[in-house]
Amino acid sequence: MASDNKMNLVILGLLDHEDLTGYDIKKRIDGSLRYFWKGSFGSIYPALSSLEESGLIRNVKSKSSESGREKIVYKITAAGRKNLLAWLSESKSSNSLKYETLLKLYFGGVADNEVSIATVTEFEKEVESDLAVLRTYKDNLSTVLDERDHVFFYLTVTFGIETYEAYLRWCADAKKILSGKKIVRNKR
Amino acid sequence: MASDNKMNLVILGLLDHEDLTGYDIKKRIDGSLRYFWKGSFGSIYPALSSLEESGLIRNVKSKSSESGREKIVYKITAAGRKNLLAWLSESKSSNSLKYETLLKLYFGGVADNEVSIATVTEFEKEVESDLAVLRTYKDNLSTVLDERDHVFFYLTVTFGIETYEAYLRWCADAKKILSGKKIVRNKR
DNA sequence: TGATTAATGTATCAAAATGATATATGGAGA
DNA sequence: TCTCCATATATCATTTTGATACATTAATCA
Repeated sequence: MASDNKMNLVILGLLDHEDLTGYDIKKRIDGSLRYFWKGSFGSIYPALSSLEESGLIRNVKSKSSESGREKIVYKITAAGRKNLLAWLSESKSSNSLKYETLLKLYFGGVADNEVSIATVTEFEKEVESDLAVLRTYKDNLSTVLDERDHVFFYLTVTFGIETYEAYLRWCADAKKILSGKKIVRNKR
Repeated sequence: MASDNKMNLVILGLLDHEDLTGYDIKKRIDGSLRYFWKGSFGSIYPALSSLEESGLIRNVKSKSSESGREKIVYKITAAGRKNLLAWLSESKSSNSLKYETLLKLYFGGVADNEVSIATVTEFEKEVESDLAVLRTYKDNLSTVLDERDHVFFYLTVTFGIETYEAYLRWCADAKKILSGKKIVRNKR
C-alpha cells in the first residue's frame, strides 16, 4: 500500500518497462519526467529499500563479472505491478504547484516595477528554452505514434507545449502592464 | 538570511500589508495564494517562531482584554521588510510543479485507456471549477485597478486564467486521443 | 434555554521530500 | 600520468506535508 510515498509510484512506473538502477531513475526523473515531476536521491534510495522490503521490487546485483563496476539493478515484481495498477485507478490526484515566480509577483508592490519585470523575464527565458526541447520531442514522436506506449508520452509532451505557450502569452502581457504600456481596465 | 525556508518569505510578504495570526496566514495561503502556492500549519508555526527569534517579525499578543479570545498577532519589522525586498530582487526562482495527473498518464500504458480518460476527466472538472472562481476575481478586480497593489493580484489571476484555459484545451484533445477518436500523426 | 455543530486558533508529530554533500570507480582525453 | 567528468550509492540537516490534538468562541436551531 505504501502509505503516502509518491516516489514509490514513480519507481514502480519506471521499472514497469525497464530495469533500472537508482542512478538511472534519477536520470529518468530529470529527463522525460522533468516537465511535470521532480525528485532527488534523498528520496529515491530510501524508497528503493522500502519497496524491496515489501516485495514490490527485487534487486539483481550485477556482479563486477568482468567489465563495468558493481551496481544494483532493480526489477518490478508481480505484486509491484498490481500496486501500480491500483494507484493508476485511484480517483484522487494531487497536483502540487509552487511557482516562486508568481509568489514574488504577488508581493511585487513592495519593490519597483523593474524588479517584477526582471522576475517575469527570467521566467520567460526558462520557459522558452524548455518549450524548444518539448517541440523537438513532439516532432520526433509523431513518426512513431503507432506504438501505444508512445501515445502516453505524447500526451505529456503536448500538455507541456500547450501550457508553456500560455505562459509565454502571459509573460508578454505582464511585461506590458508592468512597464505601463498597457492600461488594464474593464471593457464594460 | 533564513537559509532555504520559503514559508518565511510567504509570511513576510503577507505581513507586509497587514498584521496577521498564524491562522490568518493559513487562510491567505488557502485563499488568494492557492492557485500558485500552498503550505500547512506544520510549517507556518515553526516559521513564525524562527522569524520572531531573528527579529524579522514581532508579536503583539492581543490580551483577552474584554472581548474575543487570546491570539498572537504578528507584525513585520524594518529588518523583515529589508529581507523581503532582498528576496524579491533575487534572480533565481524555483518553480516546483508536481502533477500527479500527468504522472499517471505517463504510466497509463499499463492500464486500459478508460483509466486514463477518468484521470483526465477528474482533472478537467477541478480546473473548470477553479477557472470559474478566477474569472469572478478578474471581473471584480477590473473595477479597482487604479490602485497599484491590485495590479499584482491581477497578474496572478490572469496567469491562472491563461494556464487553466490551456489545461482545458489539452484535456479535450487528450480525451479524443485516448478514446481513439483522433489519429495522431505528423502532417508532413 | 440548552445542545450541537462550525469556525477560530495554537501546536505538534511521523513521514516524506529537498538540496547538498561525501565517497568512490571507470572512462576519455591531454 | 594526470585531470576531469559521468556513473553509482548513500546519508544528512532542514523543510514540508498531512494529520491530528486540543481548546475556545460563534452560529444554528430545536
